[in-house]
Amino acid sequence: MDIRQRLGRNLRRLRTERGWSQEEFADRAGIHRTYVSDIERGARNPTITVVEKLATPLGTTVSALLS
Amino acid sequence: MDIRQRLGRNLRRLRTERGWSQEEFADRAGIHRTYVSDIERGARNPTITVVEKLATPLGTTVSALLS
DNA sequence: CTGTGACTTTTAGTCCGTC
DNA sequence: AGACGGACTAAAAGTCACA
Repeated sequence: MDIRQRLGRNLRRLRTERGWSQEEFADRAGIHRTYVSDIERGARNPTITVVEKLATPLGTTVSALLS
Repeated sequence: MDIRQRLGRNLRRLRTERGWSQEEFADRAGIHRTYVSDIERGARNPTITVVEKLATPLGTTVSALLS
């Protein structure tokens, strides 16, 4: 499966597990809410620094998000 | 340590372990020679699809490169 | 063989909305 | 609550000449 889709699925799963909306999570991660939506749908190709920003508020690792 | 520097160090280590020059590796990865140089020095912030291109010829994973 | 500055094209990433 | 579009700015992708 495409790495962007793997990231999207992992992100959505971990975010919803925490009961956060996309907007609430975006604020915690310091990125824009529409960008979170795009990433979860596998429609974007983020940089490694963005993936790190996603991992931090989730308390997970970059590797876990991309696996 | 910065994720870009971790990627750079891991990439350089794995590449040299295989006895490849930057140029030879770049050809295998389908990436430009100077771009590989930049990544190894932590001077770039690549996207996840680029990291995937790096991992493939090394026979390793994106996670390993970013860890 | 590798580093680096300069460069153009492409896309990452933001912000405004509407459905 | 989230999908999605348009327009925009910042930065990545990708290449080259030369040290």
